[in-house]
Amino acid sequence: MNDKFFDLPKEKQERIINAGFRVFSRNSYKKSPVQQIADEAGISKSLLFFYFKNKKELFLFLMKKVEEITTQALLASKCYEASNIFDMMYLGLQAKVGIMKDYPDITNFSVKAYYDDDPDIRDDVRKIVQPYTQLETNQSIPPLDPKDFKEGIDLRLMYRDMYLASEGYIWQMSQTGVIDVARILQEYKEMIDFWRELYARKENT
Amino acid sequence: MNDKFFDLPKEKQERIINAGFRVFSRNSYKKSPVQQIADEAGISKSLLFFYFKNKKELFLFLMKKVEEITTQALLASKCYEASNIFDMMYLGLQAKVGIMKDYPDITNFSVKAYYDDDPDIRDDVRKIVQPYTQLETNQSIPPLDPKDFKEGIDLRLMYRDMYLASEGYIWQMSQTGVIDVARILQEYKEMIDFWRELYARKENT
DNA sequence: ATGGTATTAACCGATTCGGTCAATGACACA
DNA sequence: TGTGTCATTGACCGAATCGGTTAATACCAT
Repeated sequence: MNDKFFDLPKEKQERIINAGFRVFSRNSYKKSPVQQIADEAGISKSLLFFYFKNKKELFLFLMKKVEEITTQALLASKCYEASNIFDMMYLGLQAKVGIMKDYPDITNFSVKAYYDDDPDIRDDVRKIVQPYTQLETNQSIPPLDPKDFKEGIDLRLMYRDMYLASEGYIWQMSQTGVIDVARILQEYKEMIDFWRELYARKENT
Repeated sequence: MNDKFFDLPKEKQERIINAGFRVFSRNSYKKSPVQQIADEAGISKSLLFFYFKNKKELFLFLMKKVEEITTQALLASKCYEASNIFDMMYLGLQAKVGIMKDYPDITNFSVKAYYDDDPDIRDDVRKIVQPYTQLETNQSIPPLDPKDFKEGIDLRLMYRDMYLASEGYIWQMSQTGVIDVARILQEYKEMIDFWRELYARKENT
């Protein structure tokens, strides 16, 4: 790709990136016209081909951009340093909501790209996604110390409950399109506090 | 449309319907080729145009089919007659899983169709979906009697928790594609029993 | 004016699309 | 075997769309 892309004003770069996320998230790779990306970015198709030598390069650039954005945001959120599972989940979702405010279609884009089996891109996508797959805040249960929680709670099911509800949250958000960060975070905080009250052991010395 | 479609063996009808769900769920209406639907259904494009006079008619037929399938399945599940919220949610999800076994792409299809704003179909889609939108097992909280649940539980948040987790469940399912009904229902039953233990008042006379 | 850079309109060959239609296959009955 | 009926298809069409190129233009500092 042409490095002059990075000399563009940040705002224009992001307009192009978001246009790419948006168009590629609505159709498969093959069925996503470069022309439409250019239109939504407010530039000409020729200019897009000036910065990216072809459609594939643009697509893979966006793919890598997803990885960069998410890893950086999760790191900055300090969710990995949280002292308990509730803060951890809140910070994690806070980071994701922040991302989706700046890049509303990034979630749908990455899901779509991941499952696209077009031979033109399939292998390259796998290669980019692979190291990133394991790291992600995942369905795998983090280490939980039973003495932090009320007695008799099945920690496996507790975590599954919270994990699935969070996924449901993000999914709803990615569908409706409207992302009111403040409202969403306040609602999610209610949810987290509800869980904390429900699950956490209080009489902690 | 040509009524002879309904004279076809049920299995062939369903093959065509599922092919339609699948193709239309992966791309927008405009970008979904009729040829591909015919291929996945194992028939010729000409035959598809024999049963449906054009692409739009086929699409709207599928749209109505979604409504028919879901309302009928939810009714048959008797989830509306359940005596408590836990049974109700279980029966509801059981019905949806059953649907997704027979029609793996129906969820993604209906979501995609709902948000497709192609002027060729937009208005007709709204017209079909409208009466169906209100009925659906929704985010709106069903009437819950506080004396059925443990004291101090915020019923609004309790329901939101369960609702979102269920949505998360369905979303995960619709993505992975593999639908192992038995395993999923057993896992969900675990989840429901966990909630019942957590939320329901036990010392019921 | 001049020179360099960012940006575009116009264009191209190839492909794909929705839709049509004449031809073929399958099967029943004579 | 001949014939009629009906389901099904291959081949085709004009129009539209696609990715990508290129020569020309707009912009701006000197």
